Parts: sequence; C-alpha cells; structure tokens
Amino acid sequence: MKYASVIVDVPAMQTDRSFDYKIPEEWQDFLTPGMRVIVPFGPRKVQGFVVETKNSSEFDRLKAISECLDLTPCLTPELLKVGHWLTEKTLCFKISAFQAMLPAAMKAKYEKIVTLTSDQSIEHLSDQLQPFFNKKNQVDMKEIEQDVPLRIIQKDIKNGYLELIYKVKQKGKKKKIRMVKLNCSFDQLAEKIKAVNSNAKKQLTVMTYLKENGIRIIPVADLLAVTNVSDATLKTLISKGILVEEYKEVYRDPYQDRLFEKTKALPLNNEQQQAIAPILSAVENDEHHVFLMYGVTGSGKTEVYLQSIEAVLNNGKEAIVLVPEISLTPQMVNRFKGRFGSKVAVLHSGLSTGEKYDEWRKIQRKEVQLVVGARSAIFAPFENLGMIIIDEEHESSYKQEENPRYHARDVAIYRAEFHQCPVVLGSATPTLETFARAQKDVYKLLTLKERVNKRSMPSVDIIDMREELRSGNRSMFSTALIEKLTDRLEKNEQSVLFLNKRGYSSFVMCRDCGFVIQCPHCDISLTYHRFGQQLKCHYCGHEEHMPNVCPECQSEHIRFFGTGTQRVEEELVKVMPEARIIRMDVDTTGRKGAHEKLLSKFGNKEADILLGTQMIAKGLDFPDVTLVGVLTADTMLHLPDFRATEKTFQLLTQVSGRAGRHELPGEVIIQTYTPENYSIQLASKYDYDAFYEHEMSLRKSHAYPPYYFLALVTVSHPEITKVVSVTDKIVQFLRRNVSNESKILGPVASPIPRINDRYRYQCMVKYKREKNLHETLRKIIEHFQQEMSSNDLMITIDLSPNTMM
DNA sequence: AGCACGCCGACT
DNA sequence: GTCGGCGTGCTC
Repeated sequence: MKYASVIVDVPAMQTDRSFDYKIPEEWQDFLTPGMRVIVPFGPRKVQGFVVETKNSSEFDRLKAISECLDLTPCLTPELLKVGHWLTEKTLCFKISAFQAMLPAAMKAKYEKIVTLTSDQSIEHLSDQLQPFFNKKNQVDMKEIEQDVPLRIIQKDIKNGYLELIYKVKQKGKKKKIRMVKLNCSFDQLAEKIKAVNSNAKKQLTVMTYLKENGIRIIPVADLLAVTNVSDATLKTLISKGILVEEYKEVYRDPYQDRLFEKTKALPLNNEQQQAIAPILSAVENDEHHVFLMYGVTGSGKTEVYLQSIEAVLNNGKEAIVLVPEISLTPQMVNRFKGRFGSKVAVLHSGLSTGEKYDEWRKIQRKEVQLVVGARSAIFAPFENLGMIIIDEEHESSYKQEENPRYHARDVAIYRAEFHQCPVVLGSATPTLETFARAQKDVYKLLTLKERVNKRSMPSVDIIDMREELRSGNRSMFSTALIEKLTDRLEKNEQSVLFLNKRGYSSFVMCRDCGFVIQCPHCDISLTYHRFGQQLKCHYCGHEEHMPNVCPECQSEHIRFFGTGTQRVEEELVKVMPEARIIRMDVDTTGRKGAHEKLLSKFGNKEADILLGTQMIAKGLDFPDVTLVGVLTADTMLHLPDFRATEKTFQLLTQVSGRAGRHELPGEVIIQTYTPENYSIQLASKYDYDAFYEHEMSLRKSHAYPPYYFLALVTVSHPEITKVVSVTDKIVQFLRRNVSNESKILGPVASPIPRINDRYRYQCMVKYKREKNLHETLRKIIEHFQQEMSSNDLMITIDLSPNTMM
C-alpha cells in the first residue's frame, strides 16, 4: 500500500500541514508529488497538492484520495521546493504558496448542493423548503441559504429528507472546437456525390468542396464559412454517415490574428558587446551569477536580452523574461515574438483566465522555450532553465502586495541558483538595494552609458509652478509648456503629457468651510468620477452621489479639486482647441484591447498629444514624439513612503526617456512646486550616480534599506481599542525577542488608519541581522490565532515591505 | 475555512 | 424543561 501526503486547500493556521491519504490501487504507480488531487476532508471534499508519496503512515484511520486531477504533476519537484521556501520567506500558508505558482484557472471552486434523498421526501419537507424542490431535486445551497435559516435545512438533513453534496469544480476548461471528418475514402466520396439527390444542392457543395480540396477533417466554423451552407446541412450529412463529428482541443491564442515581423539579431555596439560577454560566458558554463545591467534609456538593453536568450535557446534551455505589467505593451511583445516566433508564451493580466491557462499549458508541455510575462511568470514550470531576465528591475509591481508577499527578484535568484543559470536585472534607475549589491560585487555590474543612436538624452527644463502662480498663471500648464506644445503642433510633431496621479486624486472640497468629503468606512477622501457624477472610495469601493451643497455648511461652493486626466483634457482643449488629444487612463482603457487601440492610433499620428498616467511612462517608443511634459512631478514626493524620492527619480527619468528616441531631438518639461528637491534636480540631469550617493546617505541616517531590513506588522479590527492593545502586545513581545541592534517603531496608526470600517495599527522592525525574527513573527501569529479566526482580528506581516502603507 | 460538539441564558 | 447563542477543537 502506498500513501500520499497532501496539502489541502484550506488556508488556515491549523491546517497548514500535510495530511496523509491512501492511494487507490489504480493510481499507485503514477501518482507523484506535485499533482493535484481531490480528497475527503472532514464532511466535505477539497482540492489538495501531493507533496510526498510514501510506503507507510503514522496515522491509522486513513481515507483514500478520491480523484486525481493531473496526468503530469503541475508542480515540478523544483517548484515544490520553491513553494516551501516561499512559505518560510513570506510566512504564508503552504497552500497559498502553491496556488500562487499556478494560473488561477487551476484553483478549485467549491459548491454545496442540496438534494432530495427520494421523490417522496418532498412531502415531509419543511414548508419553507418545499418551493425550492418543486421543479428540481437539486438546488444550490446559496439559493436556499438566503431565504431559509440554516437550522431548518439542517433539521431536514438530520431527518434524512435532504442530503448535502460537496462538489469540487474545476475552473480551467480546455477549449474545444467542433470539427467534421470524412467518414470514407475520397473514392467512396465520389460515388456518394453521384448517388446524392440532385436537389440536395447544399450537400453537394460540401461534398465536392471536401473532395476537390482533398480535405478529410475541418473545423465546422471554417467549413460553414467557405461553403456558405447551414449547420442543418452538416447534420444531414452526419446522419447519413458521410461525415462524423469530432472535438479537438485548441489553445485560445490571444495573438492569433497578429502577424509578427520576423527580426534578426542587430549588430551590437562596443558597450553592448562588453555587457553581453560575461552573460554569454555564464550561459555557456552553466554558472549562476546575478548581473545588473545598468543602462540608460535607449541604450539597447532589449537587444542584449534577445541575443542572450538566443544563446540559451541554442543550448536547448529555456528562459523567463519578466516585464512590469504596465509595460507589457504590444510593442514589447512584438520584439520577443518577432525574434522567437512560436517559441514564446506571453503571460499578463490582460489575458482571460482561460487564455492564461492555455499559455501556461504550452509551457508545461514544453511547446515553448521562452516566457515573457509579469510577476507571476517567474513560476513558469520550466525544468531546464537557462536564464532569467528582469527588465525594469526597480519596478514596484514585482512585489506582490497580497499573500504570499514575495518579490519576483528573490524568487528569480532562488530558481536560478537551483538551475545554475544567470539572472539579468536591467534598469536605467536600479533600486538602491540592487545597485548597492552591484557596488559590493555581489551582483556583477554591466554598464551601458551610450544610447544606441548616439543621441544625447533630451534636455530637461524644470518649471517652478510657484513662479507661474506669482506671475498670474493659475492654469495647470506653464507658459513654457503651452509654447512648446504649440510649437510641436505647428511642426506636426507629437507630444506626450504625463500626469503623476499616484497619491493625488481629485477629492471634493467645500470652498467655504474647507470640508472634504470622506469615505464613511475608510479614513481617506473620496475620489470624484466624472462618469455618473459619482464619488468613489478607492480602498473599499464605496460609492455615493456628488452632493450639490456642502453637507457641513450647506454652501453651494462645493467642487472637486486635484487634477484628473479628464480635467486636464478639458483645460487643454480650452487652451489648444485645434490639438487632437488621446487620453489614456483607467476610464478609457477599461475594455480589452482599448489600450492597444489608443496607442496604435497615436502611433499612426491620428493625434498630436497623448495624455495619460503611469501607464504611458514606460516602454512606449514613438519616433515623432519630441516633447514630454510632466504636469505634476512632486505629487508622490510627500507620501508616507521612504521610497518616495527614489520613485520620483525613477519615474521622471523613465518619462524623459520617451522623448526624442529617433532622428528628431527631444525636449522635456517638468512642472513642479518643489524644484529644489534633489530627486527632481538630479533626474533632470540624468545623474543617477549622484542621486544614489545622496539617497544612500539619507537611508543610512534614517536606518532604512539597504542598510536595514524591514518587517511590517499591521493589525486591523473593527474596534480601535482592540487594535491598539493587540499592536501594543506585539510590540512588547518583539522588544523582548529581538536583539538591541534592531529598532522597533510603533505602535502607530497606519498611514490609512481605517479601511472598510476596520482600524489599522502597525509596527515596524528595522534590523540588520535577526536570525530568529521569522520564528518570533510566527509565534505572534500563533499566539493570536484563535482571535484571528473567531474575533475578526487580522494580522498581516510583510517582510521587506515596499511602502509603509 | 467549515462543521460538530458542548456549555450557558431566555423562552414556548 | 428546550431552543439557540457562539466559544473550542478537529479535519488524514
């Protein structure tokens, strides 16, 4: 007899361990670790992952595995190891770690169905329940639960009239298409064509079409389209036994209608050659190194990636390329698809669940050798990895902000170590952590200082908006910006206007009493949405109508402040009525493919100005863009975030790189209320090195990364007294259990003190070496475990948080 | 997470 | 006396 250790899909502290099951006879040989199974767990059935098979078990009253969901393990032995490591590193449940590594389609859904035990049972049923079973004898528990108290249902279950059935449903469906196949030889077909009744014209059309084109099997949709017959005709042919129906599994290919222009390797310049040499040598010798490719925007990092990947693929190995979600634009995808064609799978959030599942299966079946994708693509189930590339390494989206709170960079290095292959981190503005490691030679530094086209970076003008205000310009556009925009318009060149919206959205304020409308459930002001005159909370989703008078003082002078893209567009139209503007933000890019459409419209020069938020900062490359304007450079400078200046510097550098990438020289205008800030000053001079020095000294004096590691503990509960007392207990416990080299801050209210009617307090540990910190934090969770499940208490722990929010 | 079990208050 | 509240503990 063989047994399996299974991690079940019940994310709770008490079940965060393996449970043993008997393996039924018929699966004993092929059930292996990494496969998904369905197992009985208490009264219900749940999905689980086999983590081990063995010949004996400590436990005696074992149940048997009820179903096996995979033919080949969906988690390779290596990924199982990664899962355990993730659990340790991020203090998450094992099941959460495993699920994070797979496409959402493979996560089970659960259903409870209430059934009548026999046809007669209905007569004995409680009056309230009878109507549900009038037509059918199976009803979804959800439907009943809303109208009937639980105990009444339970009573009838106890009486034996009803039965609860637990179902485990798979979300991931393989797409199948209907085909028809010829059920005879072509010679026989010729006979049948002669034999068929001559007024059955449609049938004849189909038969002759198949015969003349020598087609034995064809998708129904295609056949109907070319022959212009109806499905009924095919049905007749099927009933006559001339055709048979078949279903064939197909991949949903999000890029099927696109042609990719095949590209060849471009010659590398001197710098690129020097950068690629150590990478290629690591590839050839199967050496694990982490490279930081520090190259200015336009220095040709992507070409270095492409040629490194080529070497990896030529060695028969696979590669992963991570790209920030936001810059996974068609332009970016084209570059990889163009060079490697069908060897590429693409994974990003724009795909449907099914499409992601299909791309993932292409990887699993070894039908592709390269994955280009956002954060979670780091878990691509390759078994022969030859390289991992992380483009725009500094992007904060590589950190997952929910459990498991992992950083893709850490996973990349862990996997690359396992596979003994190189990791390449690329950025023009690396995070301080990464650059510091490169300085210490932990990572190998590769530098690209020149732009490929030898153009200098666009010149940057910083405009002091306070000056503008003083000289009477109260609009959101400086005189200089309007002048330059007009100039581009006349020259038929394009401009990009960037609105840094993060941390600064349009709130509603009364001009008479200063009252700001806040969310009733969260301590945050509501954001004004033009569409439907709604006020929305970005944290809990609360919506209300925009009031006509101030709720405090009844004044009519209530209006929205702040600069949304819509507002900018309106203002811009007033100042430059002749300009054609494309606005890109969440509102205009909501629909699938809208993003892409707007960009190609701009690329075709159907507009003069592209106006947008974060999403236009990266990866865009339009030859005729010669002006980039940053409307508000400093909005996120004042967020309670120790990375605020770093992010501002990165963003400004990034945005500036959008101008003058081709023949025409570019110009950048940065509007700001704090022109003296070093991140703005140094970004305008493209001086990363000086910024690095300056910021590092600040981080050192304030004990922030990379000098210290951080751990953030956030406590939330509907009652503030509870939150404070729990946080206080945690702080005391931490103080007793960490060395005095570490610093503990708190308890303090979180930057957003209340979200969704839950108060939030936090404390932060700053440490250099703290061998037992993970264990200490684990003890904290264990200690509050009962309260977390019964008392609505929540404790979240983020090891190396990106921000303090 | 679910669910059963079990121990106390307020009602037919 | 019983019904029904939710604290406690278990799930291979």
